[in-house]
Amino acid sequence: MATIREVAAVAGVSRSTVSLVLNDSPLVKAETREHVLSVIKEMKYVPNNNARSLSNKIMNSLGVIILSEQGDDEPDGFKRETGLYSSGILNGISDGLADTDYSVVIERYNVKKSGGELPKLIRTRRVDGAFVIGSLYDREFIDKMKQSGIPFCVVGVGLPETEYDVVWASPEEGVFLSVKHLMEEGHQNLCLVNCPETFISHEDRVRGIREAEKKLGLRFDWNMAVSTESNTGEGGYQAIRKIWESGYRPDGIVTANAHIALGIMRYFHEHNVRVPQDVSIVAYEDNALCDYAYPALTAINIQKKLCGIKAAEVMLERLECIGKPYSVVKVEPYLIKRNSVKTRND
Amino acid sequence: MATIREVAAVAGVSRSTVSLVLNDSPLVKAETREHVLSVIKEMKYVPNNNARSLSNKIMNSLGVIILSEQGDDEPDGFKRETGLYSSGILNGISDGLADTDYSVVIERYNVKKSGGELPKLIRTRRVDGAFVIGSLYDREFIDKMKQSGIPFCVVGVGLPETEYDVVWASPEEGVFLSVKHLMEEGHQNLCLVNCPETFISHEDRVRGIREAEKKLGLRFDWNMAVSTESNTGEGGYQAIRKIWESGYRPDGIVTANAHIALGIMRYFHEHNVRVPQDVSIVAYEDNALCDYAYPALTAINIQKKLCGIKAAEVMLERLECIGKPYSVVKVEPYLIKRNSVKTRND
DNA sequence: CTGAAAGCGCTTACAG
DNA sequence: CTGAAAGCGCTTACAG
Repeated sequence: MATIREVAAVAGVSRSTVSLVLNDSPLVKAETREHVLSVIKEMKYVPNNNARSLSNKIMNSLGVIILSEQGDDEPDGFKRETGLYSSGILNGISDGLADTDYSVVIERYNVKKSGGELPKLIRTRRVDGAFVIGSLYDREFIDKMKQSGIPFCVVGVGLPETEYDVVWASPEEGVFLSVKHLMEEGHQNLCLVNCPETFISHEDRVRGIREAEKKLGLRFDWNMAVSTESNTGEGGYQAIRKIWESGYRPDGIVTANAHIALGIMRYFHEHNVRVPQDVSIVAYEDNALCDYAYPALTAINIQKKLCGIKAAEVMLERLECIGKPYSVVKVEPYLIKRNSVKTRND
Repeated sequence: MATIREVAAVAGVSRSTVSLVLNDSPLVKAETREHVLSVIKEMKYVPNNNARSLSNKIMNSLGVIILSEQGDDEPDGFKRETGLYSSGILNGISDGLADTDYSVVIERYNVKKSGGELPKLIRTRRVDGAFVIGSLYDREFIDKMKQSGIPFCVVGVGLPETEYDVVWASPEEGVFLSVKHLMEEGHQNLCLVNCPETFISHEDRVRGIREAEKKLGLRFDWNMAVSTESNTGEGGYQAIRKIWESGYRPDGIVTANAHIALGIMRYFHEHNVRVPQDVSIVAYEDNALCDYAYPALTAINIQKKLCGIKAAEVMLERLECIGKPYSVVKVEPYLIKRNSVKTRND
């Protein structure tokens, strides 16, 4: 590998000059710059990032901390969670950073198992900033992250905060959109299968229903709001069983995610309830599961990739100006119609 | 941040000594080591990785190159591919490296769009080694990677080679296992819905059938082997349509992936063919889609996470001993029974 | 077993 | 606009 020294030698300038053109300094005459650049290209010179970082304290790396849960991807059947969630966001971040000099380094991190230690990425200060993906964090984690002094952006989930950057899609709006669609297609007797109460988004969804009551004139029977034990197919299956066995017969169901929706579908399959003829379903967090289900699930798409791209933008701005006020950018969810909602024409 | 200098000062030793204990050198007296270690802990000293790398040429980073395709995750419905593939492997790699000092940096890379340029990770020499995930590579890419001098390991797919390390699950074995299961459950009239012919695994699957002919006495009608246009639901749908419209009526179908299997299921749903009563299906690359399908798909699980873990091991060994012969480790696929295959008891 | 010294390849005031 | 020099925080022969 060529060094800056050699480049300087063949270009007939000092190392400083090469360094200045490398760093787009305005101090270099255009002519000189062009010349140096051509030599660099010719020699296929690429600066040593370690030397650079050592001297300027910029790592040129951004971390992605993927909050994971115990047994995240164990193959334990219908109950399992999947790694679907983070990949769209990760792709977005990666794409959003593709034209920069930042490399993206990932770390899976389990808040509960961490014993209070921050992710290695942060502790060893290998990154200039970090993205936090996933909802499995708590106050304490956030506090420690702040103490680290490394800027971070929470993406995909979370509540609007003012103590850090966040890019998210609001479950409240997702629920609202779901209800709106169901009502427009003539449904009146809705049911909400919410996530477990322990999740921060639980309340957010309840607000979505309230909004619909207010703005759309929804008449909602709160006995029709249930929470799952877990965000899984099994969770959805059991939740709808409770509803069904209690004798309730909603004509439209709003769910908290795709797995839950599929669990509900399974219950219906087994009990000869037809979707969408007898009951309609809207899923949340549209993904391949919705697409490939039968019937294909009408779903709220929360634009995960776009969330990632926006997060990259927010981070880049943050690094540009470390003291600027925190951003809260909302990414609008949209509804994608497939075949799990009975329409007025059906 | 404390530096090695300060640690040395409070420990009352020279910087070299601190460095030596940092690097587990046997040159340091046990007593001294303990003392230095305790000071390090107390001061919460963490070595500057850039300084370290600058001097010893070790990056302490491993790259994951995720081969992606144009429009990888565009939301264009039933035809789309998903990011499901790489995440299991990525998790495995990440876990396999969790107890080391390596950080893992990812880069999405499109061979076709690269214009012959290697991934930035490689060009800028930011990593000590790289994992290559995905089947979208060609001879030229491999050659260039080899020229870079950075060791790499192809994981998840590929053919046994001797010019680089590879960790993979053999589609041949997957097909063989599928056929074996179907035959054991009394199926005789099998159909293979293979991937597009352009994929390297296409031939491998054909070999799987041949093996079954030889070892299991399968009688296979080669008119019942079709290839999809793409590895998608749409691909599977169209492929089985061709078969069905030709009048063939297999009693068991072996597929090249889960999306294809689900496309086939959709065709059957629409044509009132019952799974598994009328025809059985075995999917490949078990994932959440199989689990949540209705009926849940019996599938070949290729242990992606394990592939990742093994790849991490292979890489660690490679870095330990750069000249050792290339490894080809096969990860055994296994069949997971769900409800898409009619059993003898049914 | 330990210390003094050179060197890794950059950046960045500072002089000119 | 350009060059000489110090410094970033480590590692690694080399002496001792």
